[in-house]
Amino acid sequence: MSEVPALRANGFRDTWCGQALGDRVDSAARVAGWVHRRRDHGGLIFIDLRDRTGIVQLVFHPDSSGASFELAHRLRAEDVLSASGTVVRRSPETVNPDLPTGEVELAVAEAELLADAETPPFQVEGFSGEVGEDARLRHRYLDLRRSPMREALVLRHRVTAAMREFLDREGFLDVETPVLTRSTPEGARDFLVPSRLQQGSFYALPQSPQLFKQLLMVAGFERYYQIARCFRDEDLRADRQPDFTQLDLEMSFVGVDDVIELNERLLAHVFEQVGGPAVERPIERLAYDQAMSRFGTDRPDTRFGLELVELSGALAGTEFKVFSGAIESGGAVRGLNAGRRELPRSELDGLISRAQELGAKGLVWAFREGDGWRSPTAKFLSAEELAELNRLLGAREGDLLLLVADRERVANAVLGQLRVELAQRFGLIPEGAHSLLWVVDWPLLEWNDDERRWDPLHHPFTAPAGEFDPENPGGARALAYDLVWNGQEMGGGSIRIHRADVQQQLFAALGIDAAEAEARFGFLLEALRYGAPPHGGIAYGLDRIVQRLAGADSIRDVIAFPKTASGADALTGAPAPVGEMQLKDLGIAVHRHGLAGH
RNA sequence: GGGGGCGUAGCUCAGUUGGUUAGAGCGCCGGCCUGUCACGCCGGAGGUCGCGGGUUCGAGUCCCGUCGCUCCCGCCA
Repeated sequence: MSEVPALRANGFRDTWCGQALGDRVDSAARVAGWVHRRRDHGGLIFIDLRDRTGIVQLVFHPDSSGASFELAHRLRAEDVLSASGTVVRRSPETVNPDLPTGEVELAVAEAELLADAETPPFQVEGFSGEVGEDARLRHRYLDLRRSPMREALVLRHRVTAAMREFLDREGFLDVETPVLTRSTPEGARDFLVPSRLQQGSFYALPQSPQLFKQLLMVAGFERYYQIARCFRDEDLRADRQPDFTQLDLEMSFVGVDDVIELNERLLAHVFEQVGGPAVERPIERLAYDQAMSRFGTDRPDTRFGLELVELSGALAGTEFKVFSGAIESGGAVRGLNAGRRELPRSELDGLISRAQELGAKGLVWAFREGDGWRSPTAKFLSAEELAELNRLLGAREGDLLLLVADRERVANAVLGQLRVELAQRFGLIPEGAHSLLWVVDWPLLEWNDDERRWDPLHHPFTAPAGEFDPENPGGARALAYDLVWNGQEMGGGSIRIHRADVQQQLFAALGIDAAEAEARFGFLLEALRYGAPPHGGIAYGLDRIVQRLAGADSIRDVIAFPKTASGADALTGAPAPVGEMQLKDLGIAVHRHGLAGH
């Protein structure tokens, strides 16, 4: 924790426990907090008292502490105490160098028990290993007393404070947008809220404030931001919660470079304020196509090599049906060189399983041996093919080579993911390294084979680069950009469509006909007809940014009250059944086997 | 929806091939202790082995089901 906030003295305390107090030696002080630890020597009792700022040692003497000596004997962990006495400099041999306040202690004259505490279900400042997450979440208010959680939430505050400070200085206005709204279709499932006044109709909780911030641009606010709670009813992950927080911002009269330039300064400021990694400006930009071909993903981690290699050309005439089949059906053979590794057969089999789990039909592994391969696949390939593959992959003796033959998209996705997992496993990521980059030049649309239609890669309000050609939707590029930090997407944004006719063209390309567009987005199309400025912006996953800055494994560790993997709040028990009366008010009928509308 | 891991004392975990009375550390309770700071020493309490069923002479251990937590795939920026 950095600074100790100013404190106005009252009957409970006149200073913080974490204050060094060197300037108050021999004078009176009063502190309040929780009993962190008690060391009862019979004739002398030490209490470590903890508040938000830190710990100070209280000393109770039988002679000078009066009745409070008896009280100190009865104190237990997490009791709440106010104590007054004299600040005393410790003798040199009793100084505790591990404690910021370790040169002094409070010789207690009087103490008052403000609240006693039951024995906590886990040690608040334990030292015997990590506590299970169940227990922590069920008693989150105790978990939050522990320093890692407290520090994480302090960091989170400092991040948002730095964001607000920067954006305020740059002329951004913090405007709130509704939580009860109509769904903005970004692909995810909506959380729905039944309307009592219009029974049978539902609000949706926002997946993002996307449309409202565009309307604010039409309204002439020019620069908007909001630290906005967003909701998506999808399965959880270590980096995904059903409700989460975005830093959302939007600007008018800007192009891609303007938005990126401002955001680079924003990031540099925030990271600098909280002691994050230095941001070198300009931040590297990587084209989407490059990201996919070199790293197999749209969020590459460039802290290490193991780049993917295109091998189809070398295998054009191969006899090996796994390879030739993939190439002939329009797919590709791609590979990576994992370096010189000794892996037992069982682990190679594990790689194959993982590749299959990720969607590949299989995985070819090989070790370069002489001019050829040691591999079950070697016998299917000619000496020329093996030599060429070795050359393309830069294989040296003993190097482990991994190849996937599939549709290009699958081959990329599988090898891209294996690349990351292998780097972690082999320790290829340099300590302290970080990779921050923009992925730019995105395709505007991608073909959805299941639904036989074009889907937006970002969302349907993203502006195309140049004129949109409805005859060639797949060729359109988007004025979009994602910020990727160490292989994780931290934020994404775009320049938006600000012309109603272009927006209508896009809806049409997405298979949304005029009537449906009018029904769902009529308010947006209408707004765009009343003088919409060119505009664009970005949204960051605040939880992810703080997680990364905190070095936490999960965004749950930087959220005060997160949900468990089943979407439950272990503390309050949400979601929970509600009474019949409540449902009746909403016009939701209760049937024996559950709920139904009417 | 699917796959993996885990579930034993308040917490973290051990528990052999299925075998007698289920253990450890921390915490908790009691006693002693005037310089500790992970205080120390002595003693003690504490268990529906997640839950339900099955196999067996016998189940913490094996089988089936189920619930919870977690990681991953699908899904989701």
